[in-house]
Amino acid sequence: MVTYAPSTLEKKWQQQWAKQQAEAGKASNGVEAVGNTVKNPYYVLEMMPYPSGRLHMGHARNYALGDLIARFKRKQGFDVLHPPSWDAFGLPAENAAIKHKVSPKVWTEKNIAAMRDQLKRLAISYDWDHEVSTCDVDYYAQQQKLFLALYEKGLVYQKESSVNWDPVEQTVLANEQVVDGKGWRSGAPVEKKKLKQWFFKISAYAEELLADLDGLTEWPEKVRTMQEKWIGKSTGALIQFPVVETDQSIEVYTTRPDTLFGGTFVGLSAEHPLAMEAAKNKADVADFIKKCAKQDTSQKTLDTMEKEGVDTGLRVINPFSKKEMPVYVVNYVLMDYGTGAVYGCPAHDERDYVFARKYDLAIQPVVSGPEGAAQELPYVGPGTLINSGFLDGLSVEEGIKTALVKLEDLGCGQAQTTYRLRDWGVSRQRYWGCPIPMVQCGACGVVPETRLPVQLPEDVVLEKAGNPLVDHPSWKHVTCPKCGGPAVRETDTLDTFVDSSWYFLRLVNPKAETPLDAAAIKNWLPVNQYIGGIEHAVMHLLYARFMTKALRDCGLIDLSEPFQKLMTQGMVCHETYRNSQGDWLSPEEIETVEGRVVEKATGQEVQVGSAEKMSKSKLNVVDPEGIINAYGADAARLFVLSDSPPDKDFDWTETGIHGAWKYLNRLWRMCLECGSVEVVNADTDKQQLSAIHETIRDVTRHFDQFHVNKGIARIRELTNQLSQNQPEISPETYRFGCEVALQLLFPMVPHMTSELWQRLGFDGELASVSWPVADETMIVKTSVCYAVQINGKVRAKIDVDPSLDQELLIAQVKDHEMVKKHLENKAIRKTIVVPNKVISFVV
RNA sequence: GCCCGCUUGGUGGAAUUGGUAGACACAAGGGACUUAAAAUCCCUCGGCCAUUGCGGCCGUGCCGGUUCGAGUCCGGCAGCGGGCACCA
Repeated sequence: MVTYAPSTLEKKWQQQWAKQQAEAGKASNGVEAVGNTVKNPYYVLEMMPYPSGRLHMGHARNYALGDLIARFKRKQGFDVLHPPSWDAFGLPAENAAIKHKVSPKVWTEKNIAAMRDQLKRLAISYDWDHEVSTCDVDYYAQQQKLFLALYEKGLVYQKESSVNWDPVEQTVLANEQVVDGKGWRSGAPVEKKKLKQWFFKISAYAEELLADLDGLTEWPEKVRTMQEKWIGKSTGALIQFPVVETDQSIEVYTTRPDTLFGGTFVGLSAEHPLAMEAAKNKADVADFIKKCAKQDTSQKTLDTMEKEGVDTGLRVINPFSKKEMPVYVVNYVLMDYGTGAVYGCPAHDERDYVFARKYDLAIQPVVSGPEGAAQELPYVGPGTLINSGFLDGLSVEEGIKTALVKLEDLGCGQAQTTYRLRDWGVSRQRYWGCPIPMVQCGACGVVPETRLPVQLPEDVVLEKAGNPLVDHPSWKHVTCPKCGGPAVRETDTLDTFVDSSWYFLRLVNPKAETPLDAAAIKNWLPVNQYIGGIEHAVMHLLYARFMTKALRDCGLIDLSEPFQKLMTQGMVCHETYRNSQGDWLSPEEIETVEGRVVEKATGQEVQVGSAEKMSKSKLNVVDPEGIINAYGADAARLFVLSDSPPDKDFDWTETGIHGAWKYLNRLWRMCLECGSVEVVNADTDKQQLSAIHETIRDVTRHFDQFHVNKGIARIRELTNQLSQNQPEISPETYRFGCEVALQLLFPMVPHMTSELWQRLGFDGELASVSWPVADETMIVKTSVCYAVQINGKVRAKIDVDPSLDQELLIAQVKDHEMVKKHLENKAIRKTIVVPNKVISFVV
């Protein structure tokens, strides 16, 4: 018999598919090339990857999953669009450019070429003629047009906003480039710097983004919850506190106006106008404000740092208690949120409590928890209001309503709905991104650049500090599109999240002259199945939803939600290795000798760490290349799909891939040797046929629900049964079983199943055979197993005829020896029958 | 710190709506075949006790609750992971 040789076999099929695509204008696996309008569209898309250089197993899993769906849906008769794309702008290219002295463009394009080859070796059935790379001018020129459309619509504006500034490198740092408050390369303490930056008005869509979450029924619940919390709708009150001895007031927003009687101080952001004013007269306030400027801008830092403040000397009047409250400048309130000021109620807020204890401020309890509940401060639970004048005795909820009415009566507060969601800052002071098509003209001010595209210059110096676009000798100097006078280009580029917030619209017709082909979009969108990492649950997915709605309101598309069904997959992990010096070792540098794991080079024992997310720093990355060479793409694909559910993390193990390899070999032999039949047992044959149809039904259902690992387990059960029953079933049934197994495995294992299909004598390709449909009438059950419980404990398992009626069933069960023994001398108080599952006696 | 998840044998994981915990695999151990190894095939495989066979007790991160019955529902706790607005 011919042995299974994946290397030659996979090459043969890949060449054949590539030839078909080239000759007949077909997609990579014998399917018609997709047009802009089709009858039965199905759009499957994986989140666009960053082209880091090499595919790793995490990518392989992502694409194998997408490809499974693409092939499965094609076989079910859909016209499938499955386009590849590259999220090609971004920081890593600039870092690589500095480190290796290559241009970001060359580095990125080389990476894309390498990864494209690897995807082809994995036989991912992409529509390569739809490929898009965000750093191609063809793509970002279209994005510039969209930017202008949003600008015209009033959804783009400029405002001052803080960035992390590295005073040594004279450059803006990303949050990940700030380590312990210092620049990662310079080590200099990071400062906050105010810059005028571009923003998208996502806050205008807060309500719609929130409301439409309800319609996303095919998204994971957890993703919808995370977005809901991120948008953070709250209803509360704006309260004006009059400042003593002035005609000014400080406005704060709170969701708890009911606790206003417990309010004992006001906290101002260091950037609040009144704080700035106070700094003029008080040196300690000025110093404190300076100190606040030296912290990075991340939320995590804000929440976890020591809460500090300085008394401004200002006093405000509490409108309810009429008491004077001190005003502090504090380091935990940001000017960008709300009004840049809060009032502190130490008795009922964790953060205010800590702050009040530290500065010895008054703590006034105003909520009493229910009887028996712990009353330790700060108390944040429900309860009854106390020490609160006209609010006394009310519940927290009633108190909020009553306090609001009173505030409005007093003329010092109003009800207000607010959102946590902030406008999307899209300015980046970096080279490797999409230029923002705006110019600054001395005469006309800010003017949209209509002479598109604004192309990135290639002759830039990246090693120098600062943004190369600012330092470029000529690039930024242009004429004003409006008056023709001298003007200066915007040197900020767009956040790469902008690139990925509309690519799914472009991909349906990436060569269109307008950014968006409305007809093609109408035909294909929404994306039927979107697949990507859970780490994108909020930001990318929210930006994409916003952009879709914004472009709709610009009149460019007729679509409100881009992704119908979302699948979030887990990470790929691998165990880690360290030698006695504590250096990380890669999986290739170690081997197992007599049960001990040792370093190949030295023979010394290696410390094996737990499986962690594959990362370059820990060297626990497995490149699919070696795996494909050793076992073939089919085995690699099968393994990454077979063991864990797609939405969970996945541990890569050497032994695991070996198991997939062994299974493919077994299947190969099974299909090629139909074997001799000794005695055909009609009953067994019938049961086997039933099992085949049951498998078709179950696998189809599992794949539909993305339970790929369960589907594969069912296929393995089928082939296990077939080979076990082979001596007793007819050759026709055996062969039918093998054919079904090949059809079901095709989406994961396309090369080998295609080859075997051909070797079984079929003329056409397996790729063009429809997905099998289970014949329910063939599924027969001859017996059903009941578990018998007595007082909740399983005491026996009994096989019975499924057609047996309940009375006879109970009688038969009671007659069972074990059951008799346990029921002896006991009165049955209750009998519960769960059809086809359990009979429970309570005695 | 805040938000969202996750936790089942030595390992990855199964277990429609609360109804037989451990499907399907991996690893390990034993056996067959072989001069030998690999490959292949067969058997065992949660723990403890009993063992001639039948069986019994415990067990789904920890503590408690609801129920005839809880991996699944509720309350509390711990550990791990993701996100936190300039990594993508």
